[in-house]
Amino acid sequence: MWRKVALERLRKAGYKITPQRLKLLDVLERIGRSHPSLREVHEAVKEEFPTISFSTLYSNVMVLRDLGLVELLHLGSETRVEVNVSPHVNVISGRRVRDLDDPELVREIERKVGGRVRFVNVVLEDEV
Amino acid sequence: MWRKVALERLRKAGYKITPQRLKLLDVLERIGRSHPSLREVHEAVKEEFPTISFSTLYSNVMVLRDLGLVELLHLGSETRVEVNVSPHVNVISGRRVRDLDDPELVREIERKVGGRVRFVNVVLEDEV
DNA sequence: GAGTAATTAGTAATAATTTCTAATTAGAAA
DNA sequence: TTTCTAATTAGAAATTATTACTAATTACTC
Ligand SMILES: [Mn+2]
Ligand SMILES: [Mn+2]
Ligand SMILES: [Zn+2]
Ligand SMILES: [Zn+2]
Repeated sequence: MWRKVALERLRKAGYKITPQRLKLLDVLERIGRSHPSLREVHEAVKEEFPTISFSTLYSNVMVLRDLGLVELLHLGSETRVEVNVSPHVNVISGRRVRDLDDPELVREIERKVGGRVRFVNVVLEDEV
Repeated sequence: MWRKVALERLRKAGYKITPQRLKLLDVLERIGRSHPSLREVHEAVKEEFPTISFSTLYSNVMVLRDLGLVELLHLGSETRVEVNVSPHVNVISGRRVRDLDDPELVREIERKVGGRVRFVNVVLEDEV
């Protein structure tokens, strides 16, 4: 679903559909929900398209961001790709990030903080 | 208050009380609540202690972190210092971060995500 | 006051991001 | 189908922030 929307939006915006871009969409459709780092995305794309450079991957992720198809999160020392662009809760424990889609919670937080929420990043204590 | 606790804990842990460390405590007592970046902390300390190196500042912030006196947040491309180490909500709009101390909200989130919360970083949409 | 381990500050190394550009190519036009 | 060209790619360089290293200095113990 995400991939289909992304492809359509790329076309509509006049971007060329290159093999590199198609693989990137495949990979994000598959592993995007894990909030992968840019380097993890690159590794995953390389498995199916071994010659793609980080440079190309990077610039294409920026294109997706400009089109509103992904957001970028900074976590630890790395940039993570967020494919779930609707306001939601990211539950972060160590390097793991999982989505909690809870519109009611988001609405309550918006009420309390007085602003439109983009993301709520809940950082958990490291497990003992 | 924070400064006093910090000084005491440094002493108890056997760290030497250097002028550089004292100025860092002063500065964090004063501007810590604004979640300053490491470079902002360095700039602020330099105003009162112009010869302090970033290196020294950095290593002293790491000492404070090891003692549980500060936490570090990654925001955009910079590392921010958090002096409020109790679980709370950081309301982030652009480069601004303000604290929302709302134990009830934190407890509700803990219940929903099933884990001990360290921080809740609420990222707001950029103002129009 | 002397001795010493911790600390400082300057520099180097690392790591991730971002920029740049010559060669290639997707897709429109002929 | 072939030609044309602006967009794209890939490699390398530049930038930026962090982290590591080390010789000289210093806070504290005795
Ligand atoms: Mn870090
Ligand atoms: Mn960034
Ligand atoms: Zn998410
Ligand atoms: Zn805070």
